[in-house]
Amino acid sequence: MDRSVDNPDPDASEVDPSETLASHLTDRLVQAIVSGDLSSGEKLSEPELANRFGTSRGPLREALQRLEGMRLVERRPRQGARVAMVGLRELVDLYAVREALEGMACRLAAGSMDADEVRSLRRLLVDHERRPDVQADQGYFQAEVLTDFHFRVVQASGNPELVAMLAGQLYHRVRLYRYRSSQINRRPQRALKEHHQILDAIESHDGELAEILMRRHIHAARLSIEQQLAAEMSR
Amino acid sequence: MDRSVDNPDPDASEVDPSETLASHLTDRLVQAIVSGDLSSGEKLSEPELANRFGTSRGPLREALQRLEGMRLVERRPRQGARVAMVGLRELVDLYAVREALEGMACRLAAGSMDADEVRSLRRLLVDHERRPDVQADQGYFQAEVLTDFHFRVVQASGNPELVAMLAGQLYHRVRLYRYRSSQINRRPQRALKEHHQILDAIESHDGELAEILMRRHIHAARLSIEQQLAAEMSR
DNA sequence: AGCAGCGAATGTGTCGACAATCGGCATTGA
DNA sequence: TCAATGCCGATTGTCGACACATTCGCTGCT
Repeated sequence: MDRSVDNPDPDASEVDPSETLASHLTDRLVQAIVSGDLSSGEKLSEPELANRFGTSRGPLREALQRLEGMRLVERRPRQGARVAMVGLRELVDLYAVREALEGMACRLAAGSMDADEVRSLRRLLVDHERRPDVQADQGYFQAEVLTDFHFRVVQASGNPELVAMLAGQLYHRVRLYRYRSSQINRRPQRALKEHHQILDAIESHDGELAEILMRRHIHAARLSIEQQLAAEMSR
Repeated sequence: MDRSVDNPDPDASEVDPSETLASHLTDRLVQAIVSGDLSSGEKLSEPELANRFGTSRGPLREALQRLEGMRLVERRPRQGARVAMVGLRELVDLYAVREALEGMACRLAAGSMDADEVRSLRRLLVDHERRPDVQADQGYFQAEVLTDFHFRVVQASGNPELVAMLAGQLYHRVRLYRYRSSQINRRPQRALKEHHQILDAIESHDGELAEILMRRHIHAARLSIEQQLAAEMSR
């Protein structure tokens, strides 16, 4: 079915001994899941995955445990693990949480980012503008571009607990939603403009405005998803 | 040192076969950590813990993995696991996140709780009032009482992602802070009164007010912690 | 006396094996 | 023909063992 991870560890020869096998496996599983190699809801057989990645079941189980912690897979006792399913409904809930959390992050970032950091972020946005997919206003990787900016802002909040919550859990789960083709990222150029506005507010240390803009930014995306969900429901 | 979990599984005779050994271990470890049997920053030796709980290292490692997911322990490759340390600084950050998240939860709950649920919650508050420790305005278990109410509100939000984020991560971590004796819960009666006010707003489906009250409620606690932190810093 | 280097012991990461359990299939009975 | 039951293979949960890394304690040197 998929050739990328078929034969026993073709590239595992270059494993970093400083990191443990289980953590390496975790990364590869995350990659496989968000890229769709392991499709949503698919049952994950431990023996199969184990020799697909060329390890024993021990580290694999640890990796699965971590994925469960990220809520990328769901395990049920004596029934094995399945890739978590994130549909439109879950995505709406996720975006509602994002709205609250990233709004807060944005306010904090406005209070603590210095000129250098702002400049660096501005450069990032300019880079994004130049991307061909964005120029065509039909971004395929726009989801990554989006979270790229958002992630930086979140990090700049200076609240490690907040960062852990978003980067360690929520973002992973958002990435699980696979059918991005539609409404959500239909307007990368508009999103990019909003990013600039947000950064403007941050630059002028206007936390209140920055939060409002960020919330509105995410809220718009959420509304778009909700419409899509409503359309799907009535169908 | 501690007698509670010394001899090899005295009470493990009544293990529920429907749940796995690892998950049972997880619960017991959480209990041991938040109760202080395993003190903050303490190194967790796998072999020692394994036969202390009467299992092998396999399930224990899985339990540790889960605890790491909850951010109750920190593991470093080839160096073992330590109980996570949550000091005043982390607690402040945690409360900042709580403010955003529970404020949101409260607004949602106001929109979706029906009369029965409100009644049930009201009963809970009345029960709380009757507790001797609360009556003495010197609540020892006030932290539990507090999260009790908060947890119910969060659940009533109807947003499973939000619930998972708070109940699955943040609350566990908040419970890690051990030195609660001071400012934070010095005024259980006041907190209780605020709970009633919040519930009033929820009852009248005033989401906006409910959110404001909840945020203020948590914000007050956070300020209290911050003062304590400032005092500690200058000391 | 303090510190560097070395060896032992403990501990972590990983593996293979075994038992209990679950899902699917065929058989049997109505 | 359909439903219930028993059986079989496959998978999960758990265990013990081994190799390497890390750490601690000791010895000897400066």
